[in-house]
Amino acid sequence: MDYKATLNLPRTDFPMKADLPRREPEILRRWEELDLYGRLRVKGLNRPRFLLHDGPPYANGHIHLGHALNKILKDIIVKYRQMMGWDCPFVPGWDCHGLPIEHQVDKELKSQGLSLSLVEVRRRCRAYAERFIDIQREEFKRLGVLGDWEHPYLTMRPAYVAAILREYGKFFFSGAIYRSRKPVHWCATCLTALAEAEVEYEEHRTPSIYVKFPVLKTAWPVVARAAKAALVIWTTTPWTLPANLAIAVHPDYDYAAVQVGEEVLVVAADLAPGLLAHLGLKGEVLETRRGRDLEGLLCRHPWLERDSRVILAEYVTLSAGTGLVHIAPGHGQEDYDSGLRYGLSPYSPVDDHGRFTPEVPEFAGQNVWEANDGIIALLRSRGALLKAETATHSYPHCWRCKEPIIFRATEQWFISLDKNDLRRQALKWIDKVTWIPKWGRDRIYNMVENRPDWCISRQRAWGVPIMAFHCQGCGGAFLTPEILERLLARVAQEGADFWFTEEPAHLLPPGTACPNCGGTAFRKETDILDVWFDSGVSFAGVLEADPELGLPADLYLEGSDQHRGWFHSSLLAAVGTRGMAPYRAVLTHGFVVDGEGRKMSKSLGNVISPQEIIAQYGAEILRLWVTAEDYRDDVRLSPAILRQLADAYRRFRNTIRFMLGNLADFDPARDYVPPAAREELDRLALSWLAQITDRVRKAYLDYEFHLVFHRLHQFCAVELSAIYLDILKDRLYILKPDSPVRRSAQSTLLDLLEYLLRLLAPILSYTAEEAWAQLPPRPRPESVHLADFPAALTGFPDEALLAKYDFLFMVRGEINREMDLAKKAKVVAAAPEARVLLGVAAEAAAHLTVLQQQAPELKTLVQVEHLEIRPGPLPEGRAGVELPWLTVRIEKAPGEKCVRCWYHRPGVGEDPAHPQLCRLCRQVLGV
RNA sequence: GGGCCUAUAGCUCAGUUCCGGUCAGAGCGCACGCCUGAUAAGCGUGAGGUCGUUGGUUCGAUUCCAACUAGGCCCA
Repeated sequence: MDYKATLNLPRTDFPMKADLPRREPEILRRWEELDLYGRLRVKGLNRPRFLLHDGPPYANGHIHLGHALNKILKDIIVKYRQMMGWDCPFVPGWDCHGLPIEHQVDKELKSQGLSLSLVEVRRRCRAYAERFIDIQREEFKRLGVLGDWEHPYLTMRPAYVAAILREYGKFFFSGAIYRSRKPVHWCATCLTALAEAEVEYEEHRTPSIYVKFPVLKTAWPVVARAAKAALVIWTTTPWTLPANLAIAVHPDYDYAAVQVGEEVLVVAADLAPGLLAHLGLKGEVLETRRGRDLEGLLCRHPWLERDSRVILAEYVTLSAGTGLVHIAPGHGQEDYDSGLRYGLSPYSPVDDHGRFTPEVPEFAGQNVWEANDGIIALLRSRGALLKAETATHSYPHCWRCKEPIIFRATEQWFISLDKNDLRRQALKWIDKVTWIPKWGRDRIYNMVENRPDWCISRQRAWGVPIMAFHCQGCGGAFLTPEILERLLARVAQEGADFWFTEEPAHLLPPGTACPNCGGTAFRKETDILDVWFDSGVSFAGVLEADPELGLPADLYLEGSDQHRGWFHSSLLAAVGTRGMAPYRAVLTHGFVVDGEGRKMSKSLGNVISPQEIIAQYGAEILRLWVTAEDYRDDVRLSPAILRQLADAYRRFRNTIRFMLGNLADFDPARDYVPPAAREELDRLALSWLAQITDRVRKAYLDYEFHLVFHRLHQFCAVELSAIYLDILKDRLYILKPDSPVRRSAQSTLLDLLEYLLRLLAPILSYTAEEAWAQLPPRPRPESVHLADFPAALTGFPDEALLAKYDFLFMVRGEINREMDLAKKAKVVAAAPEARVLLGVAAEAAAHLTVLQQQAPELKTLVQVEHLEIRPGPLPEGRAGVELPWLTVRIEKAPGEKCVRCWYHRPGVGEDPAHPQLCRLCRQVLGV
């Protein structure tokens, strides 16, 4: 007879093979049909709000793993907070303006030989952004990220643009905005400023000259005493010499005064010998001095009626030149920074076409490149030239016309960090914000403390125009609240395109006069705003604008690069306009790197895309990855790590599947046994469940998701699969279906599942949902995401029970060790066929009593029918490893094996009708 | 070059955090077995680490300090 059919084996429709790439989209559809996000909003009414404000990704390209990491982390937080009782609206957004898109559009237009109007370019940029917003939206949704995807915020929407300009106006009217010159990359052919990304470096031949700056005044005696003394600089851009305002030395390098004929020349001491030889000079070092002691030394410009002062700069190197650097603050970034430090103006007497202005009478009107020769000749005639040669080196060129570019100071707009105390207030607010991890505080603090004023202007087309007017009469820029509001009324309706086409007379109210000089002729500002200003005011454009949201946000969550980016601009903008930080807490994650910890790059060929992972493994594996790794550091991903995660996923899935399978005949309404009335082992499992629930809740709240993963994974693998579920099989399979003891087990399985699925839902959102639908029917929300997070069951954990079993599991460990040897020696094939003999040494008499009392529990734990405990060591037994007072021996159990339950239990062979069954099995079958 | 960060078994992580001395752990993977009534599953046992390197403080450091190396982010 086939007794196997009489067992209660697991049955379930929950498949072992997940087939996630196919199944996930189905679940996604179910959520949409259910309007899960809308249902959550209803559920959240009257709950305390937890606001995670989405930082807008740039609407360009497909999403990469960094996006996936970021959005999944946000999704986990939104989901667990919602399940824990908060109301968590999540409004995703996109950053739409800016150079990368404009650059792409420019490239397309260029390849088509098109030259379009600004408004037409902007229209194409808008279409480009929209295209990628749609692409990214689908990709984010596919990750399982829940949010208001139908109503995201876009920084290019008219209402948002109006919000940007309103915040700009607040700065403007507070007097924090000023205009000043700052060097930018400039193409004199295309007549445009270039961003760093539009600059290509190519080999270029330039002059290379050594120039003397005569010393006027110094406290260095050997130099002061000399009849003639000069500092020697080296430059490859002679044309910047008319704008020279200083000479930089390194504070820690030594500089030598070298007697050369009648003259004393100053150069870096380490370079002196080589330089003299190169210049064809003979000389003798008189004395050396530290660079820092030269600060303030005064020189004369080689031909202009102007002084040039020695300043200190850390960026001076000895790798080329003389160790003394010619500084033209209007023609170089470092020069400019030094200029700011020393109060030098960014002087730049060069016009848009790259020609000298009349400020340089000798070369006025000449193109700077052509003027190089004249300048060299002038230096020679002045006796200031030590040597002129040519050099080839890497030099920036325009991406568009391929001509060499120049660095030139142009008028820019700035937000002052010190006007209105912005810097100090921002620093104060940094200390009121919770930074996770806490070193984030130091990082942003140092940046804000040391950063220069915020340059908010860009000479581009795709962005929010800086709305201001320039008086043709006095040249002053002006804007009034009335004028701005008038403009904003239009912007909010139609966007800002009109600014680019309409004349000032149409934009200004009739009769407008310059508040400064009364002039009535105006010019529009043509610059646009830095995109960091766009996203930096999202607290106004999104949080304040939506009554469902609000300011401040509870959390901003982005990669650690955003200490410089969005966290930074948002802080300055909010402190500057609201006098507060826009966030209560800021959480940062690291970057995605490969299995060796190296950054992913096309050149290294180690890039993995989320799309290929989703296609091969499913989004669930990506979510598991985000959870398993400690995101505070860099996050590694490699094919091997993915395989490991897939293994971990299978463990979760099979554990769930097994439990579901054993609930096939379970009707909660009819069969559920209250926890207190259950078998002891079931109550032990509930104690474990209570512990894990507690720990997992805490790990979620502490944002330590990797602990959530590890604890739940271990719980499934060890406490459930290896111990509880394994032991439970006998009870579940062998007994009568409606045996109270079996119902006790099933009730526990249901509890375990309902808890486990909810604890997993923020992470394995798809799988938890799939399994939730397979649970035995009982009143519960239609989606696991609509359920509340479980709290520990009352009465659990049972500490006494846990302590009792701690000891029993140690004994079980010793038995298992011996059982393994017994199986290998073919004494038994499986535990139910074994008889376990335990000997307890005389000195451990207390253990003997306990063991004898708890022998039934121990039998259950090691799944044997025959267990004997004897005083004194067993002569043929083996001593325990961890319990040396214990000796263990495994023998073949007496009697025959029952073919149904596989135990050597009494009664086999008694009944001629069922000679292969034990008494228990015959009882169960009623024969 | 500067600011901030990271470095524990093959992999992912605990832990030693503010008081340095049962803190060298877990899971996975791997190896060797068992089972075939979770079966492209399940169970048992076992082998793996001088806690990045080098110094210093200390009776004693993986844990404190410094330097270095490697890697990451942001600047320059």
